[in-house]
Amino acid sequence: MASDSSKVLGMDSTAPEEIDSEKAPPVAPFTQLREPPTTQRGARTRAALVKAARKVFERDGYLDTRLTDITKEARCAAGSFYTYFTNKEEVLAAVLLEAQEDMMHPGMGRVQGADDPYAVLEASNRAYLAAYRRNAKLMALLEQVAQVEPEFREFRRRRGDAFIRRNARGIADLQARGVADREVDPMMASRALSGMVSVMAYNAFVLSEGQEEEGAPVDFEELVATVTRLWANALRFPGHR
Amino acid sequence: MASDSSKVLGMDSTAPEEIDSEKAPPVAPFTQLREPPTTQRGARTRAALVKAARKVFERDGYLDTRLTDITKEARCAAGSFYTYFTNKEEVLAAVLLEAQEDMMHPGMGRVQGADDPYAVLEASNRAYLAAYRRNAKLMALLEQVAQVEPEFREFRRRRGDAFIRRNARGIADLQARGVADREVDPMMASRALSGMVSVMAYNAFVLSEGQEEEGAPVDFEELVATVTRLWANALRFPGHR
Amino acid sequence: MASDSSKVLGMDSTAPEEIDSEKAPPVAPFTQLREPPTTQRGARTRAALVKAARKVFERDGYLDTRLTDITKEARCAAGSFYTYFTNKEEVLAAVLLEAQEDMMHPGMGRVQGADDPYAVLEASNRAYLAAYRRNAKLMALLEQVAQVEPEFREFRRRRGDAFIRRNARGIADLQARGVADREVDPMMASRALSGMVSVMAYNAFVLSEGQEEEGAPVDFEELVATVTRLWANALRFPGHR
Amino acid sequence: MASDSSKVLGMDSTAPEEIDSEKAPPVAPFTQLREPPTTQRGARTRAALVKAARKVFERDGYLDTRLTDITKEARCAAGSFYTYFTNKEEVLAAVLLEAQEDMMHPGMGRVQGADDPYAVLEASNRAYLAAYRRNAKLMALLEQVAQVEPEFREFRRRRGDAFIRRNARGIADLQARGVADREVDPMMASRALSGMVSVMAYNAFVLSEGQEEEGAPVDFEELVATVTRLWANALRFPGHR
DNA sequence: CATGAATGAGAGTTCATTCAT
DNA sequence: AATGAATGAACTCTCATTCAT
Repeated sequence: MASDSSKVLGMDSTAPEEIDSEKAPPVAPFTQLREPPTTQRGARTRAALVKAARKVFERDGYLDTRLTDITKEARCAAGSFYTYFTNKEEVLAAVLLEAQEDMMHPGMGRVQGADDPYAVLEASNRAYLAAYRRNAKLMALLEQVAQVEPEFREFRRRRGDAFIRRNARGIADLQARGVADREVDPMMASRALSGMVSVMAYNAFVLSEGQEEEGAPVDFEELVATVTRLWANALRFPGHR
Repeated sequence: MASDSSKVLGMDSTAPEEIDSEKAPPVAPFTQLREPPTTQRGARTRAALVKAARKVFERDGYLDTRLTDITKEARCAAGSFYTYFTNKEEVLAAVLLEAQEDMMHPGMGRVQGADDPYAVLEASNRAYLAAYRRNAKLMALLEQVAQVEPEFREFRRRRGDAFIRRNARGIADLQARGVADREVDPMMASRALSGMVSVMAYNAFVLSEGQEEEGAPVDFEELVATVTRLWANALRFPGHR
Repeated sequence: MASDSSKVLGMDSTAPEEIDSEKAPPVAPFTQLREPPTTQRGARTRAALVKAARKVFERDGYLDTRLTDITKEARCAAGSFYTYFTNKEEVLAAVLLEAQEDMMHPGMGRVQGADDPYAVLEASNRAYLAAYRRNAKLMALLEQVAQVEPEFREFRRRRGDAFIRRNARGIADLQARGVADREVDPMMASRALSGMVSVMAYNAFVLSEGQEEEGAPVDFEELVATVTRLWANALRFPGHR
Repeated sequence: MASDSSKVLGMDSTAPEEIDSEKAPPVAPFTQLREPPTTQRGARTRAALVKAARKVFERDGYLDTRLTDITKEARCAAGSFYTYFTNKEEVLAAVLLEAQEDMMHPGMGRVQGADDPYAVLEASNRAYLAAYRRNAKLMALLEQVAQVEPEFREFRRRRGDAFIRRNARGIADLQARGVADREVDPMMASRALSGMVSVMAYNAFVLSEGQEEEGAPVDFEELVATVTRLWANALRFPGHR
């Protein structure tokens, strides 16, 4: 069965095609992209801008970032920004789009059949949490911007929804195999449990960041063990003491 | 046992004294409040400003609110604002402080002893979710501002922590009574499960707001039943079903 | 009978009520004016801005005028501009509105009955040309802005139309009295002859300005005599010479 | 006798040599032209730019036209513009120069001797108005740019002056032949009457453009008849009615 | 010659904060 | 205490012009 996901926190390891399985068309800043540069030089500048944008966004936050901070970081003129993007939203969309692959966890995908459900669940959670930790700054950024720009709230929602649906299918499978509590609605349970894992990830990797000295330096393996155990319990996996 | 809580979403039904039981000193905008007005007229103006601020914040969001929007709504001059507050943060602190009482759920508090744990849990969740729903706009505001102003991120964290600790004590009690799985760490479990409920509340009452026509019009009782069931399962309450 | 007018050059000596007799509603920048200042200080600042705007517009032209040129001239901060106007168009509208009275020629109005038509015509032309000369810089400004901003093109058109209609009535009267050629359509003739006078005025007072040393320093009385003579001839006033 | 002309509106049917008969040297953008392209390819590009410029200028107006709009329309790179022109003014000069021939009316020229003055005048006016109508968009452009660029104001003035002088000669001829009122100064009368016709043309073909549905769809023949009649009357042509 | 990305000065606009009345 | 006009720093975006390829 698959990993958890997040309606709230959105960024995850779902395979791209699943995300695209959404019916609704993608939102503005992701589609209204300007034409890609034709020359090599152009491609280099654009790449420099996206890279600089990610760095500055992650460092200063979306709102405190001035367009000139980005161009300064990319060592190009203020006006050059507008050759590739129309505004701050659009660079951010480019940053997120570019980071998508990196946000996918290796493989996992669909594990079926005779596999030990508990082991699969644990591996899935570990992969999700590892990916979250790797991209923690970007996740923090996405959370911030989702509070401020409707387009990105929508973006986050879609990613989360894809995850939730995937996990819901996994839960339904397990119910069919008699491994999971048939009393719970798969979709509702998926919402709750996927959300649980993403909140834990957010707290551990975003909020506790730089707070390690303050006591409990979140232990990664303990985190994996806890969420897996609770998830399994919540679905009433049998026989695991 | 007590209600759940939220590290992420913070606003909850914990009694005030528990929040204040934090060791760390309270944060700036909540303490550096100006002296309360001496005259009656002053008290009236200040109250009008706080009321107006809440209305405008909830309607337009923290960031899109200009100070003059607030004074206009309060029907007073722009300059008057500075008689009572030094900036936007400070009015917001006042708004939140004033709303605190209203955010508490009626009673519930500590249910002890021979009570049916499942029933207590359910009642607690219902109370929490009802309070969240009542103050959904304010919760949305707090989430937004926590992404933007460190002082309010801290405020949210404290409220969440108090909840989590309280729920952790409840879990430990249940473990002692043999009602809950002793394998899980009470604190970790509380973080996860409290977070789970708050995410569900956020999704249902903030994000889905105005989306009812789009299909799943979150059923309140179903929500209560689901989170309670998952929570009980996760802690392996015995014998139910 | 009344003076000439101009479809092209618009600004004229028509009495206000005649202009308002237009059916169509007045155009944007003239109506969407911000609320007038309540305090005396505000009134002073606004007046200073309008005065400064007129000066700078007349000196530098509409297009080359920067908002800061106006505020500098008015000795106030850049931001103060926006307390009273939303943009350059709006100050210009204020300037024109304020100048309207000044643009009216003393009286003249409807001269009726037994008066010598030629004398009336001449007095009327003299008054029109004098008013034009007095406000030459403003007329130049209006011509410029009419080429650039549709709202002011419309403004110019309305003023011109009012004049043309008035003169057309005068021509019709003269035809009825047997003083004017009945072959011409009063409206068409008014368009042509009113236009003729306004072009002469524009050439003499706007284009030839500062060119006096270059030879023909337009003689005012000669101008009056010429247009009056041509106008009278064109309508075939009887018996004169 | 010759056609009318326009001091204000300048573009007309005067023969080129008459324009050049001005004493003053021609103005900047018309002389400082870059060397013509040597290669065929260069000639093609230059021609494409001039053609594109005319199209875009007429469509968007001089001020709203960006250099890149022109190069885009000409399907060439932004930089190529500077191979042939130094700035916007210079392309416009090229556009106008290229259009000159097209602006001439077929023939007419000098009609002398025993011809019926009224018929000649009418034919001349018809030719002028037809040429104006054919090139209305360009005339509108010239009016606009004359308000904004001194060089083109001068250009317009010269064209108008040539016309006025030519018509003044015609009037003097008629006075000598006893056909026209000797009281009027030929030059002044020419200014007034030439201006009259050009204003009518401007109103009919530029300002009323696209306004036909709004009522009076300027009838071309009526226009010709009116201005001819008024012109003839103004000069007191004998015998006709 | 052609290309099209890079440049950067400059304009408009917003709004928190101050302060004279 | 209340008022509301005044302030000016800060930021975004445009586009003519240059220049390396």
